[in-house]
Amino acid sequence: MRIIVVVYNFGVISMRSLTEIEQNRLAKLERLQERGESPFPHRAERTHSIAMATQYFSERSSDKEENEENGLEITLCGRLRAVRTMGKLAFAHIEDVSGRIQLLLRADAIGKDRLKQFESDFDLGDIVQVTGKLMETRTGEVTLDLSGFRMLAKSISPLPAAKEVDAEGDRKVYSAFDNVEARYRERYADLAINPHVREIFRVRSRVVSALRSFLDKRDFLEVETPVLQPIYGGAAARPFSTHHNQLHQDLFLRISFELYLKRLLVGGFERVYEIGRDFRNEGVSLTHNPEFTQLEFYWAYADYEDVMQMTEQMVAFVAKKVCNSPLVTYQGHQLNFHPPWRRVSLRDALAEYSDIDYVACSANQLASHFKSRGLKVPSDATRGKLIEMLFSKYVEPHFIQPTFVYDYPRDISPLAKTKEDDSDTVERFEVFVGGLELCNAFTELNDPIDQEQRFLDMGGNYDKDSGEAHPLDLDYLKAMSYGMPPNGGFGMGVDRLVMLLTDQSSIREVILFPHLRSKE
RNA sequence: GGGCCGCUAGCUCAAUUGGCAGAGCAGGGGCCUUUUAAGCCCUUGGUUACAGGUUCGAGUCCUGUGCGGCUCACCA
Repeated sequence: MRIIVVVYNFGVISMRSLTEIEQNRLAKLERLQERGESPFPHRAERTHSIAMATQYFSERSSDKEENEENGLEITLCGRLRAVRTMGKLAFAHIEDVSGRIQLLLRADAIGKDRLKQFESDFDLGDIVQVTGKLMETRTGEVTLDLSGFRMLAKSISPLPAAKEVDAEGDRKVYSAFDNVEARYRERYADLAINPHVREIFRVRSRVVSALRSFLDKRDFLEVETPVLQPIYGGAAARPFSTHHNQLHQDLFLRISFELYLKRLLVGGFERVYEIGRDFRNEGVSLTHNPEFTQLEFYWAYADYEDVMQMTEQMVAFVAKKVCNSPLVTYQGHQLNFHPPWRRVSLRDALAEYSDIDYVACSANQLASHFKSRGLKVPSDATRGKLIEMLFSKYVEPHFIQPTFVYDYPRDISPLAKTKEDDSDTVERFEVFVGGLELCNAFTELNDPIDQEQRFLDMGGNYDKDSGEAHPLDLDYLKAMSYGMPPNGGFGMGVDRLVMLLTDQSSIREVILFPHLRSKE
């Protein structure tokens, strides 16, 4: 590699170091121009997608001769993925979004010079337009016998070279582009050459659309609430902060939608949902990305039992819609989303897997359980926090099949309503699948007096914990003071649902452009 | 943030105990009318992530930095 200045038509387009391959390709680009062929024409023509073309061919007369004699000329577009030159003929493959097809270039059809131009000036990765008639080769592969071709977009940088071939359903890949960092940094290249990566994002799109159709059918109204918020809330997480210059106002990127969506219940909407992005300024892991997609819905006159039922129906609906079955393979396990799902109280779950019955334990006794198990006791954790930590350590990993865990300690659930007969416990559930926490939901607290007290209690904890006061959302309390219908609320990590339905163990594999540390 | 592991050609990977930095694909030049990882002949391509150190000699050993992966912590 060396630093050179490339002069292209009107001026300098690049001063970065170009590889030898890139320099070669720029030379090819110039040869195209010298012949009057634009390397980047304004418009393309296309009569069929590749999938339509092959389908059309196979549905026509089975008489091969007839087919080839009377076949229509069709024009396809796509990326050049393979070239095999053989003297006076050449084979190639192009790929579009619908599939790939073989091309045949014959000197006696297009001319010796034209074939030579193809061989010398067209590269893997070029976007091309090709015209010809469909035929079958000796081996029975549907092939476009070209009468013409043209460049649509010259590829200057070589795509990471993955050689691949479809052989009887087996897709063999040679020199796969599978360096994880490189794939994320150049996701466009990853998508361009790894069809299984494209498929993940097709599934992701179908998941979101299935969620919408499920909720829309049940009269939920899709809404959009502020991403930039003067006060953040609805979850316990550190926010990203930003600033509005003209208003001289500090703002936060939302960490949840909850408080705004419930304001809408005060406003008279009875069923609302939002699918959007949350931002949490915290650790990155296999299951955490700083920005992630969340579904939240709020349902007036329902409680957490109703929400549990709807949750299992909704997720099973999505699985069936997207994977054609409520049975899904995830990391070697067969998950069954068919309702009803197992339900177990947090108390019973913890007793089952750790032999600790927390109802009988004070915070101090819980702390001694920590010590006897060799765990560090956080200095200022509440009793509820200790219970939750024991749960995530001893219980969570056991829940492979979708499982509702219900009834949580009050002091870690400031927005949930307590049980009628137990003021230390709230009507809350979480869903665990494949070892992941997928959903969090509760019978929502709608008593503004109780809510204010909870905020104040939490504020105290946050003061001790981080030195930062937890924001008290007075406007939210005001909204609730007008009268909020009793309701059930629900939140789900959409990225995690996509992980489950695409058998991915890393959240980054289901996010198109996952967050990466900046390079240099 | 801590621990462990990794970083070699455009891509995927080798390189014995510290002893000439290599292969396949991609690229370039040829031959080739049914190939499909086409084949055959020839061939270009390297600041071994970066900066130091030890050594006659470092891809290899040591220190630091960057980035990544895994993991722990954090994350109601």
